[in-house]
Amino acid sequence: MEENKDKAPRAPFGPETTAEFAGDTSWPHGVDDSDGSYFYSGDRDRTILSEFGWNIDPVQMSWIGSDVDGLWMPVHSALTGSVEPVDTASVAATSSRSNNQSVSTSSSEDPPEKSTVFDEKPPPEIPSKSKKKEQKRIRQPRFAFMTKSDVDHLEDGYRWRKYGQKAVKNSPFPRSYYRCTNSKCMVKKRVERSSEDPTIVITTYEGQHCHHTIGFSRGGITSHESAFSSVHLVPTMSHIYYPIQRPIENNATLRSISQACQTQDEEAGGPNTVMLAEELTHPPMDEGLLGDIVPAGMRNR
DNA sequence: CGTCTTTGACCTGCGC
DNA sequence: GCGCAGGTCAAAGACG
Repeated sequence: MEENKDKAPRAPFGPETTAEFAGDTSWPHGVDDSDGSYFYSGDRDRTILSEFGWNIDPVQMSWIGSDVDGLWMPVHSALTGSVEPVDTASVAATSSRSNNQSVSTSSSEDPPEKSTVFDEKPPPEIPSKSKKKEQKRIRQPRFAFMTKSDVDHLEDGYRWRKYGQKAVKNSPFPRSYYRCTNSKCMVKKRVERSSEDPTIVITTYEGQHCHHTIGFSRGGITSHESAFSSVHLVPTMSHIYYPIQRPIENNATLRSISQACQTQDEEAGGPNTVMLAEELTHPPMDEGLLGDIVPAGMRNR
């Protein structure tokens, strides 16, 4: 819970974003061996971004926070507002908890809280109990972002069904749980307000959509830029940092996810045009798990 | 009538 | 083992 503050990767904020995110600004560029994660910036941004299908100039992006199989990905500055540092006191607690309890699979392992460096592959042997858990819940890639908004549920082009709401400890604001209405899509989303700044909405997406947004189908929008504009994502970010853990493996994981989604599309007889890049372009930004997503520096403010 | 929200109960994992 | 907190389920009601 609270320990997470100390163990979580530190904010990869550069000079430009230091003020923006306040708090701990010591997240270094380069390697951070302490937790097996390392961060890239500069020229490698573009390379890595393109690796994951983001055709966006890193320099134009604001790092917010996300996690894909322990991978930190850039998240777009959100839909309607400016990106703010996440108040993650409560969220961190949430995430640390959920991180620990949800059994990771090859497709989702959070940054190890201990110094444990990621293994090349998922644990080959899983205790029966854990195995059971794994069957129950598989961690999906997560993306989180914050927006300043009066409305909790931001329009992102997808349809969501609310399936739960819980009071959050140490926060006067409840957390809402949403699921994508697409029966084949397992993407979930959590929405809550920052306890410190009620104007900030913290949204966390978990999983990746294996279908187009409802708003895209008619226009046949396929490009990233179009997608962004359709969901009002603002590609006016100032900087991007993203610590990456085992990028190769993670990339493979993403591809497998993408393939899985494509398979679903095929089975559904729908268009089989969902590409990894596209999925990542309008990412299922996931939050509640912000604890693992948001760097320590963003938590303690 | 179908879809969505609300909300209390239940389940699960973790810390003590 | 117990209590706490997060996450999910599902029945009931609201809404268009």
